[in-house]
Amino acid sequence: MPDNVRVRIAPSPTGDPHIGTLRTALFNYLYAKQHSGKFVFRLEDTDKTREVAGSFDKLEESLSWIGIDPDEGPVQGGSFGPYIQSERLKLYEDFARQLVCSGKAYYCFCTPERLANLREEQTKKKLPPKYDRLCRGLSQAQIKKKIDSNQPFVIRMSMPDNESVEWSDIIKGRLIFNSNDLDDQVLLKSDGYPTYHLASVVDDHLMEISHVLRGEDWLSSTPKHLLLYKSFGWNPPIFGHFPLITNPDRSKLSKRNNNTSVLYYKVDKGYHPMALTHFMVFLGWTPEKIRDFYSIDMLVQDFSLDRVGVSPAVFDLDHLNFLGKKYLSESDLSEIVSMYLSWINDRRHVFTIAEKKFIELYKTNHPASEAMIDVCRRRASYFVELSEQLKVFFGVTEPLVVPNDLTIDGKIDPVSAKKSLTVAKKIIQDIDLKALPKETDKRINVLIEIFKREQPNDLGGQAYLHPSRVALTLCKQSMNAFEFLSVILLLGNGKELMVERLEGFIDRFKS
RNA sequence: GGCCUCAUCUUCUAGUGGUUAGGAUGGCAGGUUCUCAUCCUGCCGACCGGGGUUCGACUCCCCGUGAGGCUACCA
Repeated sequence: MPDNVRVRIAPSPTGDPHIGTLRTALFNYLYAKQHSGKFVFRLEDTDKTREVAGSFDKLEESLSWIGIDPDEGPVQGGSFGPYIQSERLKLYEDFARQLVCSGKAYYCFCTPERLANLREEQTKKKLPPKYDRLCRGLSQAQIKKKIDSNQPFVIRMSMPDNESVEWSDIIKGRLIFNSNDLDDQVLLKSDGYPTYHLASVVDDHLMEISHVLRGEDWLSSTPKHLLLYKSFGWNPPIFGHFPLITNPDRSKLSKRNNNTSVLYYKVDKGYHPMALTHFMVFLGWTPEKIRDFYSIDMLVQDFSLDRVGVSPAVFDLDHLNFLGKKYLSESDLSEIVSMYLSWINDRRHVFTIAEKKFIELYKTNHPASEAMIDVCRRRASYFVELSEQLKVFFGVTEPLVVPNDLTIDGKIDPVSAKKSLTVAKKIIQDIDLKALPKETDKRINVLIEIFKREQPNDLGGQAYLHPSRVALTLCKQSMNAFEFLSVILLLGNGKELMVERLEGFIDRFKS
């Protein structure tokens, strides 16, 4: 077991936090915690042109939402800071120049136009697009002259010829590349910012990162990084590359087909954070023994890098929804209620009428409010769906077509339908509210028993229950009458309201 | 074009030379309190192809094929 494990997540602030970043963070975090190591958050803001304001806060929000807190980072601080790359510019420049001095890198004065033309020509000739090393042969005098005349330059890495670079990837196994296939990578850009390659190698070394665990899209960059370590004379960390998460069409997960923003799942949909976590972590990893539910602590306990797979995994929304429903309906009710409340009250959330009415009710401390959540969550994968279910309790439903909706367009004869309503009305009138159990499930069962007992012999299940359910809920398609009544009867005037509703519909059947 | 990676049911995957190829999801059918959902039961459903190696290959090797990633003064 490795000691002094230090791993990191190194996102760039270029927009909404990506779901893939989250999974990488998760794997890194789990690995760190399992080995009593440190999980470092480093912000890689070296591309000013792509930077999007507010990205960092969203990143932080996403991580803390699923319950992973960095040990070191821009917010937490730490003894290897600063953890924001734009605050470390001098460092990268010094190291880049050091490489120039030792002949491992060189100044390049080629203009973007020349580079673009070069690439175009090479592509036309079906050659691999690579820098032609024009500036590699510049003399000291030429370089000095160009610098003195303020010509913009970059610092490029001098790729060695025909050197084989190999490493044992902790996930993928032995990997070998040849330096001939590698370009003379830009290390320091003309604006003074480092590229990812330089910055991450320098920082990983300085921050004493023991394991670089990242997505497979970085695989082909690793030989460049290894060569950089060698140029500096540093010991490289252990590398590991996680398989990609893909769209249903097997391409790299992109916004085009899926929502890749973590906050979409948190804010726009309202998933249980552990549902998303559970889902993400199983994309590419399986434990020896699978549990029904996970907490972060359990994941820390069960996680192991050698059970991480090598093949890409499709992001399957059906499976997320399955887990969403599981976590919503089987977690502790009070936890779900407070989670739901804080989701509704998120400043970015637009209230629905039902949600407003629910909040009003909740504020009165009425027991029905918790019961509502309890019943609604059984048929919801995330909070938006839960809110949708909630509507039925506040009468914000689509208008009914009478009598067709009650009789399923005549499938149930009107006489039976009317009988259904009449029996239901009698049951509700006779019900002893005080005798109803406190617990929702028990209450539902009591109601089921009563309805069973009172079922007329000449009424089949559908004819007996369907018209009443529709009349009571004012909804063609909804939860069953028992679940509905178990909540609505808790309301002060619930019983009267229900009787009234049924009477109204019974009247419609008179003619 | 070049380099690299990957390949078991729809999907996530278990499986490390001998298994009726297992689980979950999904779909279908039936049952439970009507519809939807849950739950229960049952069913459907996979080793990309071709060569080797071997007594024996899903498993090891090679070649195809397919998919994907990278190939920027983006990360």
